[in-house]
Amino acid sequence: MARMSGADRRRQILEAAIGAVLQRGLARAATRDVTQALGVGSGLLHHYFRSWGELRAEAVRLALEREIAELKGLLADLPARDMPGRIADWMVQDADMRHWRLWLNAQEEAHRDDHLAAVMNAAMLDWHRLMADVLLQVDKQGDPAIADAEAAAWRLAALMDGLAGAMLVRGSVVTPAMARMLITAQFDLECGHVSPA
Amino acid sequence: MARMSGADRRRQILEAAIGAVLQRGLARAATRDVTQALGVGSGLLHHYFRSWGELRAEAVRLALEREIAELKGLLADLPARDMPGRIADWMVQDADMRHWRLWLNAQEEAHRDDHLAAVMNAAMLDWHRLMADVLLQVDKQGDPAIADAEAAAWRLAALMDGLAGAMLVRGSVVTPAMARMLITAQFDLECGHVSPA
DNA sequence: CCCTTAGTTGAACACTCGCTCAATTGAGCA
DNA sequence: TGCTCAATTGAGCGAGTGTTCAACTAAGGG
Repeated sequence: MARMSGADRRRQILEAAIGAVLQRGLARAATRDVTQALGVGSGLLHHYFRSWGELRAEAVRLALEREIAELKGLLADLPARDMPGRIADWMVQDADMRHWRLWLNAQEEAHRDDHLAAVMNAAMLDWHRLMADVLLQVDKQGDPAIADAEAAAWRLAALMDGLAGAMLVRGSVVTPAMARMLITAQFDLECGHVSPA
Repeated sequence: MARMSGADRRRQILEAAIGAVLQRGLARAATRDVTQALGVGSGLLHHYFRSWGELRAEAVRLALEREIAELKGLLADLPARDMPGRIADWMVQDADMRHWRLWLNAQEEAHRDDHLAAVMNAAMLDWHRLMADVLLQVDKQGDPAIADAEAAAWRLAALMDGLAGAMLVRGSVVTPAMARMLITAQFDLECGHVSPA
């Protein structure tokens, strides 16, 4: 393959690793998936990354940071009352759940892998913060009703994780439409608008 | 190893497989973990199970059925108003989260493995039914306030999954105590007792 | 033009994996 | 006692794993 600058090659390897991990799962993705996709010698990876575990973790970090940034972008300049619906839409947007497969996979793997644990803790905090900010903005619109936005954000984040996990199972009875409804209902519950006044 | 009846050996193998899967994770657990734990030849597994994938899935089914049965047992003969607390206690009872590690691991793996998908769909339905029944009993005590117990049960089940996933990550900021609080709060939300009257 | 430097190669190594199959063992019945 | 059949063995196969390292190659500055 054509020779590249170190920085460019590094980025390219990370992109390929994201693809491999997305397609085969963290446990099954292998160095060869990356080198073959790039048409590159097997030794090249170790010139840029100490080990496969480290590369894998960096790929996950990059992918998750992008996802959160993407959602943040979608919410910017949106009236607060539209945010819950937009978040729910975003969650169920693609049928094969690329976003969530990686998230859940990494979370599961993170208790056996220190690199991933660090990445996931950071991602969880970011995710929680985003939810808390949204809740505060939504709440400010109606009658402020949220006693503990931090707790509400944890519940919301956990709910979405759990629903994603359920949707992921082949042939699951939990459908995207159901998940969408359950999420927006949770926003209503948290904001005390059980039956809209 | 001493010779056993087919049925006994089968059970013994399943138990050992549960142990292996719990310790190493579904993706990394291997036939050799089982045969070595039992001090048994490598060919014996395939005399009782078509493949490692099938054995693995049956082990998961057995383990999950036991867990749900265990919780059901704990809730029997308990006043309805104590059930949410008991469920929350049960969820965070053991520090290493044996219950949930297997659950989340299997759920994650279930979209790449048909055997596991069938097992997990059944387990999810059982789990949802248990939550729905509890909600109905709790609700009957106070002022009936739950509009849609089925939906509420899905939210509760998903919330617990998501919290378990968050707790599992090494060094997570989500602690057992937090999870306990968040779950009981969700019960209150669902039953419309946001601020106890 | 050479020559340093950094990108790149791929055979080789020492594993681990699930699975097969001919051979062996032992329990229980006739 | 002999016989039958199920339980059990384990070496071996082909495929896959991450990682190493001596060798090679192409830029780019001098």
